Amino acid sequence: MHATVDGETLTRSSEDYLKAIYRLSPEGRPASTSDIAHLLELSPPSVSGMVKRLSELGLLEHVPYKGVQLTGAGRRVALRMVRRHRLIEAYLVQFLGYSWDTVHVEAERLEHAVSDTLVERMSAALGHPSVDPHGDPIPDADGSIRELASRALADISVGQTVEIRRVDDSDPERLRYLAALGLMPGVVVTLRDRQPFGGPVTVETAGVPHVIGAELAQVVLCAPEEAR
Amino acid sequence: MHATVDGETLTRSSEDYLKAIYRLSPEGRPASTSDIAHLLELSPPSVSGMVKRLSELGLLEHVPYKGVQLTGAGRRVALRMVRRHRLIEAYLVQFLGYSWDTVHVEAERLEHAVSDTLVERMSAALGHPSVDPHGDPIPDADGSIRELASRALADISVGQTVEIRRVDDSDPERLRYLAALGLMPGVVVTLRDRQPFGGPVTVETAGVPHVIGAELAQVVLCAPEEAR
DNA sequence: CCCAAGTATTAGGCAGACCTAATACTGGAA
DNA sequence: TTCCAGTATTAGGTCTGCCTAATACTTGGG
Repeated sequence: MHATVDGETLTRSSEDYLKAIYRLSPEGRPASTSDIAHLLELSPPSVSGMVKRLSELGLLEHVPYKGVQLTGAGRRVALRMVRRHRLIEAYLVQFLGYSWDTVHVEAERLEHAVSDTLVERMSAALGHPSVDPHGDPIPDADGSIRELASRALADISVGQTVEIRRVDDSDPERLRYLAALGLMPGVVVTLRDRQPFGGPVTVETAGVPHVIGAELAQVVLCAPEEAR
Repeated sequence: MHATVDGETLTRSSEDYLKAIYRLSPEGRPASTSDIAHLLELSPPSVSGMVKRLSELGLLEHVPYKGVQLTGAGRRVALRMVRRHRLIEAYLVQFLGYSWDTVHVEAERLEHAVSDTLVERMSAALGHPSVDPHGDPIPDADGSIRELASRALADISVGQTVEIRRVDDSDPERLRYLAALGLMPGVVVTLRDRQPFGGPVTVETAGVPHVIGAELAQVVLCAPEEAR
């Protein structure tokens, strides 16, 4: 079922808005109407309208012409959706042969349809994982989430050996490319070279060197091998 | 994704209507507005309205004041939904610990959200089953469905031994009761006694006799052990 | 053969969720 | 400080999908 507020069922759309606003306000800073519109591929007036409805439901606070912030209740719903999304992704990859570049689209629809029971059973079948296939942390059922500290591959010193922890999942094409190179969470890489002025970096994994552009190196997040 | 007609996506509601009409017209006999309304728990005018839209899409034929029949396209959509529903049920029971009385509700929402790809992967994971946990046949991906011949437990002769093939899944309470008695598809039972005038029947399974009412015996369908 | 009961449809409304066009605000540059 | 560019909101419209109330069929019994 959908999330509820005072026993009222939220629509798929509402859930998507709350998730989008959560994504756009990492530190609780207000999100702008047009950013939301852009992310959800809707017109700004549509967003204004929905924002009004959602703030009447107490899910967010809206200061006209200023921006939108989630309330506690709104953030709970958003985190619930994030949890669902990431667990579904993990489940589909683990048990149904999905690749990490195709799983996002499927999860995007399923997250609105699964029950809490199903989500928890998938979590149990996976052994209650803490991250999804892209390394994104999965919030607890109670809504707590732990972002793990990491640095972009682009910022690692030459010679250092690190473990890939997380990869931006917004572009399937990019994910496919990274998978082909074997650059995915859990893989240990050593930085062999970095060209100046935003030039390419050379990383070595399993003895094989790969040269990747600076832009790509920016979305591959790493941490020292030991920390977990 | 949802079923499409000429590239147009059908809504969840449309899919539910088509499935309901399929259920209500076993031999292609027209279904009445009020039967549809009753099954979907909607008002008759709502049904009239939707019927109009769906017949404009070429999914069904409507003779006002007479009834509604699926077209070929409409039946294809309906069978696709039935396939999804039953495969989802089978998957959830097999892999995620669902019981056959709780699985229906979950499948009812998921059937609108899963992609064809996911359905086929679930089918493959199950070894392409031909029936769901209640013994209902699963249509092929191409839309062909084979109803297996069976007789109600209420109509078996005393002394005969048969295999349970299928159980009506519309009442979770009843399913739970039958499961408690061990009366489920695949189980072999021998009819020991039947009281006249719609009285109870006594069946024996694994050496244990159970007395069940005539109404219940009517929805438990059986076939000779060998046929499959 | 006509009428009442039952069933179906039309009329008219409402909420959600979207759109485009028009208007209102805000903040920075001249 | 005024104006303009950009951003946000309001106005007004559409479509889906539901509702209730009113009207129109159909049909079996008298």
